[in-house]
Amino acid sequence: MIIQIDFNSSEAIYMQLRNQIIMGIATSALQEGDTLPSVRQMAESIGINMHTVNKAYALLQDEGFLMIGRRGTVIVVDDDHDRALRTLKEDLTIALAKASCRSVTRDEVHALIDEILGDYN
Amino acid sequence: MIIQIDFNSSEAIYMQLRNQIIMGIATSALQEGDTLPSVRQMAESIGINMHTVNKAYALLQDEGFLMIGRRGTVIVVDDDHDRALRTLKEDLTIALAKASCRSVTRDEVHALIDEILGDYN
DNA sequence: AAAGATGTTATAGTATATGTGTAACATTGA
DNA sequence: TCAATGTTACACATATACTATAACATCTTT
Repeated sequence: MIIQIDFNSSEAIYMQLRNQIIMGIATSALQEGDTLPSVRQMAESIGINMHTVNKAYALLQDEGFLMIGRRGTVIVVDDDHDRALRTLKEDLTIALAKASCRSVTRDEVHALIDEILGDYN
Repeated sequence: MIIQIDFNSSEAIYMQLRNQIIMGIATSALQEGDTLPSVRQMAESIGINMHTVNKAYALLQDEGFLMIGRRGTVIVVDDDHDRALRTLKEDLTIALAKASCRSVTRDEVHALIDEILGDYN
């Protein structure tokens, strides 16, 4: 799993790391049961502080994407389907409002969804 | 246009204000040509500082939802369709990755899209 | 002409968020 | 025993968010 951090980005480092791990799971680069490097190893390999990695891991655990134990940090995706749908709806609300203001059609959104989802699995 | 700010939220006040104005446009509570209260009036009416309102207005202008002039702040939605689609794709990427990890199906996403879009226009 | 409202800019202060550095602890595995 | 693990605790620096006050030029209204 290759992590690439943009230190000039306004996006927080721990968020960039979180997002890339989520993308890794979505694209099957990371699979259920796979282990992530320890916080110290990951921090070393990408040149950031241990605590920053810890923050990303803790967030991913809260969000239900992995389990942190002393035997390692393992990808375990939570299967709470209702939670997934609720989270998705929250994430989509403003994004779709912006698009709707600008006359993006229902069909265009559906096409874009299919295009993006095609990159996953 | 009634604005409701949650001061206990972790979301920045200027972002809550921005989002509610976008939602107002999406639901036609605000229409093209409508004017928003001046930064001082808006700040007064919701009990926050002038600069916080100014930040939200400036952001909305950058994003192409209104025009700020000395005659007032007017709703003018930018019609750059490509920009709208590019922004939407960026907004959807991580949200859909999270959903995809959790086995949310293509059809479920489409249904959710239709449900949300139904509240707009 | 005078007064008031507008957006804008400047300065300053406080609080929170982010990232780093160092250290220590208990637990686990080699 | 030794090394690596997650975790916690400080401390420090910087950036962001919000507030407060003031001033400015421009415009509208009186």
